[in-house]
Amino acid sequence: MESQKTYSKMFLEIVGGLRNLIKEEDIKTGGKLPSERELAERMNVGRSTIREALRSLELLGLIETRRGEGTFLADFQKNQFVDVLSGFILQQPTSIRDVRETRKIHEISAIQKICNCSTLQKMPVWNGFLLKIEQHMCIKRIDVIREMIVSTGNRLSLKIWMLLTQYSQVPYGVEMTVEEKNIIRDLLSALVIGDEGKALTSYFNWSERVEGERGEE
Amino acid sequence: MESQKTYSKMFLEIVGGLRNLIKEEDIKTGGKLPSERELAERMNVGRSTIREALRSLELLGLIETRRGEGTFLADFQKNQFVDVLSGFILQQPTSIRDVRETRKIHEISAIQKICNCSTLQKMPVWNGFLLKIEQHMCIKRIDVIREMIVSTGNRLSLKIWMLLTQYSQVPYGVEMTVEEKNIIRDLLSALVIGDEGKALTSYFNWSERVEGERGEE
DNA sequence: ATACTTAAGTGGTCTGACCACTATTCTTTC
DNA sequence: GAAAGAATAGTGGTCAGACCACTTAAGTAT
Repeated sequence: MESQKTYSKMFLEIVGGLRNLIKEEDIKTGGKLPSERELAERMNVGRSTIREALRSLELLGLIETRRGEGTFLADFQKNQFVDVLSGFILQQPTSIRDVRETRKIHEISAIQKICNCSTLQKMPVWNGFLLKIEQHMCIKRIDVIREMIVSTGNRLSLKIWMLLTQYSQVPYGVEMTVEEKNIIRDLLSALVIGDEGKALTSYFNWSERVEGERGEE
Repeated sequence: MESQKTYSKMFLEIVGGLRNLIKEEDIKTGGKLPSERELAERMNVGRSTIREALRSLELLGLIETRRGEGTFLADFQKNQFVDVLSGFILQQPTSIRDVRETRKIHEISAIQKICNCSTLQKMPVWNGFLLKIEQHMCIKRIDVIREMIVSTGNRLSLKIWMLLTQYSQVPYGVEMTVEEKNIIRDLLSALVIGDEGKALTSYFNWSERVEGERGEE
């Protein structure tokens, strides 16, 4: 906490420091945190830095602030999801492998759901993608997958997936190559006729190719 | 934006304001946002307030800041994305339906993984459960499912599942009835021989029965 | 034309100062 | 003595100004 050496992202260290503080002082759900001024003094940083960290946690729903009263640990049940996910966001020890695998769980699930629901298969967006591929237009990797998860209508799954995507260190934001488009075309073609087996085969094929690009582990 | 009336949570309005700004000015992925000082002036608030909002979005991964350069829209997709995320940010209650469905996504995924991995099929815990059923011993619903997810070794998936379970209002903590045990026995029997189809059929059968108990929606 | 220096712009942080609100304490009053 | 009201201290909310470190671009000297 006393590192303070113009380290870029000091407020992120404060976020971590707050986690420790909550743990060490055993602050329970609904319990009160030290005041901003006290935190600033204890951590040897300015109050504004403390506030930036607190505001971030507030937006995540982890804490609750009441003017004139103080800052409190947020309601338990209500924000558990965010808590877990933010735990990973805060670089806690979780292997990239788990993050990746969990992301894929949600992707596969979406494919399966679409293949077993004729309403979802008929959505125009799939043929839209196929058309784009036909015309060699630009499509990013993330676009197709995201649209699949969006189509399932499960917003929670979507939220989790989005968070996982940004931390799985897979180059999802780039455009697809010609080879990839061919695979995705197969995937979409299988999708619209509900051929789950073929769709998943294409997915795994594509997934391996994408992950292979940056073979770090 | 000019409301500014000591309204508690001004920085939340800024978050919303930024979303509009991104949309209206059509700032693309990777595009540059106005500087903090300019934003402060345009929105008639102090720079520190702007920073609190920006830092929140940064922790969420929505934006990326580079000292000396500026603030950029993170590697995400357009307005659609920001809309969805900001929806959650604003504490929208996630529907029970989504929680349930997401929980099942993880459960199904675990079953599929076990059925496709002979190492997992050979784990003694499955026969242990079968033995307990045979001897009419007490087994809680949650025990079997949890063990399946534990066995996959994906700790992140396990954590998410545990939270969802706690939140999905399904009576997982109670003991299984005789009928349920029969279904679970089928499930486990299929599991240990890798019969994914049968295992899933049993799972869905069991799942419907359990959820039907408290037919709220 | 190239290399170096300078300046401007930007995020990162700190300080101090108010404001608005809450809870506590201390009066005043009965 | 007890209750009602007033002053006080503590807290989050916000702002303004000042540095610092870094990046980029413009300007200068070679």
